[in-house]
Amino acid sequence: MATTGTRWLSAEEQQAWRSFLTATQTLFSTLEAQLQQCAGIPHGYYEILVRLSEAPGRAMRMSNLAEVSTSSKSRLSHAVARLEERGWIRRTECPTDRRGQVAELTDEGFAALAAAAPGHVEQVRRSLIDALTPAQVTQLRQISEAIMASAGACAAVLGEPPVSLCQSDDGDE
Amino acid sequence: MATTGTRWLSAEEQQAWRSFLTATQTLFSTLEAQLQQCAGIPHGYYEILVRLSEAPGRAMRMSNLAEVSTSSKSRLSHAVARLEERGWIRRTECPTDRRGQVAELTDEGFAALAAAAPGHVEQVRRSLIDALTPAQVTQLRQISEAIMASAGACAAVLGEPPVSLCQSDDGDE
DNA sequence: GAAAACTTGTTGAGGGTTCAAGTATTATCA
DNA sequence: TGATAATACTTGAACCCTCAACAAGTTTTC
Repeated sequence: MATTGTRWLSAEEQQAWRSFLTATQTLFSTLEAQLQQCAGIPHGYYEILVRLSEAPGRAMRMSNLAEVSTSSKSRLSHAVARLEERGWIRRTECPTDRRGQVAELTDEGFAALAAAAPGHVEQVRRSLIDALTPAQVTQLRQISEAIMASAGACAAVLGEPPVSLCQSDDGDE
Repeated sequence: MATTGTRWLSAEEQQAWRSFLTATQTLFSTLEAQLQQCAGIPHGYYEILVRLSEAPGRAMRMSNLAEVSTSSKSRLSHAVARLEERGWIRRTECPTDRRGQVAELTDEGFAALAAAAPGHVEQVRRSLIDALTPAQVTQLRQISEAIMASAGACAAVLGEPPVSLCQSDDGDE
């Protein structure tokens, strides 16, 4: 039963998947390049700054920040270290948990974000939003939410590791 | 007139953009992990193997291969070097252009691809296709095509560099 | 047909991410 | 309480990608 041949993609599905792949790849590399040029940071760092700027006190626990910025702890640790070198983020100890660290956006960091934001948003518009009809924007949100829901369900079913490992052919059925 | 304030994203647009961002990030990191686990290669390498496998003679000029696999020449060069070390690709000189190199998929490379494909496709199904309705799959293709068309148009208007640089506030209007 | 301009592909340095391992602290529980 | 497990975060190595610089071959131009 585990050897039910692979369910290959249909022509329709394959076309959708490949279009999606190249579209996202070019989109993200464009955004990445724009941010790198104008702000000198990768998009992932920008996202960290954004999340911090929206948090109360412009500060957040590291693990919390990792979660909302879709980042691993290790990645965030490295990233915050780099941003701290620039003086854009300050790390302080967490008062309620001695293991914890709180990342706080500095005024310089906020200023840098404020400077970078217009160019970035403009690019998001040009490369994505303005390329779509309002209806498509809505569809894209719904599709994205469906993907996230599915990923969440997957993780919930499989337990801790968010990634279902190889060859679990008979996992669901 | 150049200082028309930034056209920020509306609530709807922002929500769509952020959902899209986290959905794609988790999706791609899942696929990446799956491939890394099962085949020991990053997704970009997989794509190279796929394109080669579909080419006549399972061979392709480097620059052509770079184009269809959405890769820079440099990136492809590094990637092919790694894949050659594994014996999955062989590089030969191009008969019609002495500058050129032809990358050719070896039998080992094809076997490796054949071994990796089922698990990968299964994951694409689980994480993307099966999470969507058939109508959404179609929408996703259309949206992706719109994004690509816009990127193409952008590049065409701006000339060579595919990335519009910073602060071209008054570029369109 | 030679110089200039362009194309093809590679290389190495720099920087980002992942993975595995490690330290320190807190929670569990017997 | 004291042992064990779990959590929070960091670190270093390995790997991949980008960017700029380069070597080599081809095309263009006069």
